[in-house]
Amino acid sequence: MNNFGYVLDMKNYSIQRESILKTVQGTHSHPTAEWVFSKVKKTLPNVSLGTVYRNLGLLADNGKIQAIHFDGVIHYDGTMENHQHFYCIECKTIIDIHIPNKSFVSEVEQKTNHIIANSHVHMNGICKSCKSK
Amino acid sequence: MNNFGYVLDMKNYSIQRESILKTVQGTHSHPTAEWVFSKVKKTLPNVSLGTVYRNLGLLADNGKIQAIHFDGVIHYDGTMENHQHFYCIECKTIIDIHIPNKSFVSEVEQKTNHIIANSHVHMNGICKSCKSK
DNA sequence: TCATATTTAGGAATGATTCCTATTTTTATT
DNA sequence: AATAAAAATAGGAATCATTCCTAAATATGA
Repeated sequence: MNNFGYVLDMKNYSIQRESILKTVQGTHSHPTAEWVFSKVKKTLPNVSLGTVYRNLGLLADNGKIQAIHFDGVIHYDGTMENHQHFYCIECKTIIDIHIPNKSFVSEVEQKTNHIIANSHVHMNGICKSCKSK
Repeated sequence: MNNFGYVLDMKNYSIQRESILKTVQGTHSHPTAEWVFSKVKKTLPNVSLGTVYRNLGLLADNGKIQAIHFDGVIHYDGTMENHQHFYCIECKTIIDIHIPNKSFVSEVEQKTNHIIANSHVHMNGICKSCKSK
């Protein structure tokens, strides 16, 4: 058993995968594959973009990181705890919102009879600091 | 003034634009540009895909329809009233949820001091009818 | 009808992501 | 430590949704 406890297709350890995981976990900036690629390249200059994409996908599939789609681009998030996102249309920043939306989700489950596996609130607007300018 | 009351770049009437708007407004299936294209082509065989994309974008910018990003693909929604979306991972259907999430939004606004212009809840799970199989 | 502004058709270009394959690395076994 | 099988990688080609470009067509207002 490797030190990640991988399942499914992630059977072997690789330094690339470890670096990609650590890079996503080490930021709150909701990076794209391209950004992760540029970071990982600093310690592993020969890493390929395809490897970054493949591993980000695998890590998300295996519940190690989250994939969030923003305007047609995949962003990754190392925080697995359920939380929401606010996008500032002014400074183009994605801000984490750690406020639960549980009552809404259970209201929907109750009224619709669908099973909700996961949910995500995506908010757009003007952030606190842009507002005060 | 044309019969749509367009603003911004939508200055002139065109039969293509009208057909595209009516097509989106005439379904609850959250269509993609490609789907709208195939529908519009039935009455306007020479319509081009670029025209469909351009008009869907303009109509969304002008508040006539909504653009929703699902897994990196833009879907359009003719219902402008605020509502949420549930995606069934079994039958791959997008289902409208007409339950307001207002209290959550105002809680976030109050606690964070951001201005929330709009918000959207994206839920994934298994729908009622798939559940009962 | 005329002059101007707007829109279109058609196709090329873009950009994020996925796919392909020969080579390299990891792992399990001896 | 040597070896064979399995898994992962590098590098680049392919894909696919979307945007951009331009000459021709259409709509508008006078």
